Amino acid sequence: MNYSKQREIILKTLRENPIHPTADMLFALVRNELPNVSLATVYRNLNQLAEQGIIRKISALDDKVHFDHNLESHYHFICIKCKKVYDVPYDVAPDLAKALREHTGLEALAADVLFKGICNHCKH
Amino acid sequence: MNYSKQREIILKTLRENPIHPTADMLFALVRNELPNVSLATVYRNLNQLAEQGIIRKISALDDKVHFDHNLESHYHFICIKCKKVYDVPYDVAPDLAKALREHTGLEALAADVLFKGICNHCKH
DNA sequence: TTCAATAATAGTAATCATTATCAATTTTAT
DNA sequence: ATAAAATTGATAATGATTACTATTATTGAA
Repeated sequence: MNYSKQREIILKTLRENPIHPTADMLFALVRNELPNVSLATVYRNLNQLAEQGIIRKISALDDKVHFDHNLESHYHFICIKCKKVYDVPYDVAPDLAKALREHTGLEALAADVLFKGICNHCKH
Repeated sequence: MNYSKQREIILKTLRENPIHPTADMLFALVRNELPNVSLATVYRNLNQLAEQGIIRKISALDDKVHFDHNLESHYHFICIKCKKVYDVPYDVAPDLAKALREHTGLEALAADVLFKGICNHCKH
């Protein structure tokens, strides 16, 4: 993977906007700094960064893929009204892989938890 | 929701094929019984049945949406090699909504868990 | 530094799952 | 039996993502 200014800025932008953005949200943000950047470049680099384990892809929130700069183990809560994605600490459901192994014998490489509900902000 | 033969057969086919099929997998299966059924009809009915709570939609397995006839609380394991989806019993991670509430104050309407790994069948 | 090989980019076309549209058919309640 | 409402099949449209391609940038060696 060679250096590219586009990739650097895409990664920086994701880290500065820890709102679990989608590719097109990042595209809009990155365009402020790189007006000629291409949407394809944003997708290409996000996928590369995720493959290298530098960022994480989150699926199943809604229909789009979101991206997460936070590599620590944690889960997510999506508000079904405002669609905002909140981090949920790992302690809410620790050792899921171990529980899976003990119950089923299956070995998990990853365990994702997704909560859906209405956030406190949207409740009023 | 009026009766329709198509919907009846789509539901029956899903129940007889508890392999968490996608819409196009079901389309292929249903065509054996209803050669003129339309793919749009399959999508329309699966969405209606899911809205009524008669079946469940599963996202985030891969890029397609899968359907599940099993309404009991349970989770899923997808094999990253063969893409088969296995059921994981609820006991592996019970009371997640309660844990979420106690840790964060958020109220979850749903809690999905998805494990990824290599199934025992693909390990050899 | 120069230069050829390799990788990345912008722009855009293509893909693929899903949804929308609509005229024709089926269901349902009277 | 029949009119209103729901459903269907066929297909067009949509929207997110990926593929393609000519051009530009990066890299490592001479």
